[in-house]
Amino acid sequence: MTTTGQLRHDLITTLEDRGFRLTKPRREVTTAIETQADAFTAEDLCESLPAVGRATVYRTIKLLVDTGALCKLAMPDGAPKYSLARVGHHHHTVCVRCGKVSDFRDTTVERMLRSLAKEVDGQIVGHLMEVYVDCSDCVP
Amino acid sequence: MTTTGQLRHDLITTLEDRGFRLTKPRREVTTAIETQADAFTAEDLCESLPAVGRATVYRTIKLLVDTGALCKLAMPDGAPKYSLARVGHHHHTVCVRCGKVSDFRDTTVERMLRSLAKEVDGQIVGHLMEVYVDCSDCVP
DNA sequence: TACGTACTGATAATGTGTATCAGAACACGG
DNA sequence: CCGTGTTCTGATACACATTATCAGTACGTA
Repeated sequence: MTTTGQLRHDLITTLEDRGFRLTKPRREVTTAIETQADAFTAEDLCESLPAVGRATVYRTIKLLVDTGALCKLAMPDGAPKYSLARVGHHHHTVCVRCGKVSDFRDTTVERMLRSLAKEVDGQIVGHLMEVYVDCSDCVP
Repeated sequence: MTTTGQLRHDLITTLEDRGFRLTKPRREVTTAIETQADAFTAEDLCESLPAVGRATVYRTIKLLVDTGALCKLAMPDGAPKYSLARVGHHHHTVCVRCGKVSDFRDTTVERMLRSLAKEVDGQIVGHLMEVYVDCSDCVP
């Protein structure tokens, strides 16, 4: 009954649910994030929110990453980007030219990790995976 | 006709083949890398080579990464580590406690990427993948 | 051996993020 | 309301890894 668009309204509520206060700076940061067309860097946010202190922007981003509402994306080089986590666990393709991020949820990844679990030494406790692309807008 | 052990002697030759000079600092850096038991950080190298300037250590590492002789490993947090690239393309498991790195070469990864190539927008130009573990030494 | 270029290392600068801390905003009980 | 303790904020300083700068050095070649 809800669209993905609706889910985007939940950032500030997510913080409230975790017992954090709903302050004006946090509202501004979450709103700014929700209106981002695509993945963004922490510094992008700081620039679009001159009224909010840099430290607060970074702190709020960290809170949201910790709650799982935001994904931190490792870029081939440069600063990490962040994007809204629409689904529980997923991976991303990142265009190395324009930075556009798309989600994908490939069961093959999970299958691979399960088969890997049998052959590696120790317990798998996490993974990082980014797929870099030239998107069709950049390289038609 | 060559063993993996032999391959380790090729770092400085790799640089020579690319037209770089065989200088004393570069020899020292490559030798230090070759004697590393496991993955190391740039700062590790600097400490073990007090006679070589920090900038030169970083520059040499970058050269070796660019030639493909070294792999750059993204860590869950903290500085990236580097390890010798023994095989062409491979992935790593990294113990999040002791930092031990193991290689694996799982065809499932390649299969996954191939199937992914059909569904994503644009051309896949690269990927980053790290698997984090508690190794059996750290969590028996 | 001389010469031009590549390289080095000390240092400064950059970029990304975190620690500090005094003051402001908030929630809550009286 | 008002006080009170806690959380939060923002300015700033700091931390850390890495890169830029640049004068001086070493290299390899003619």
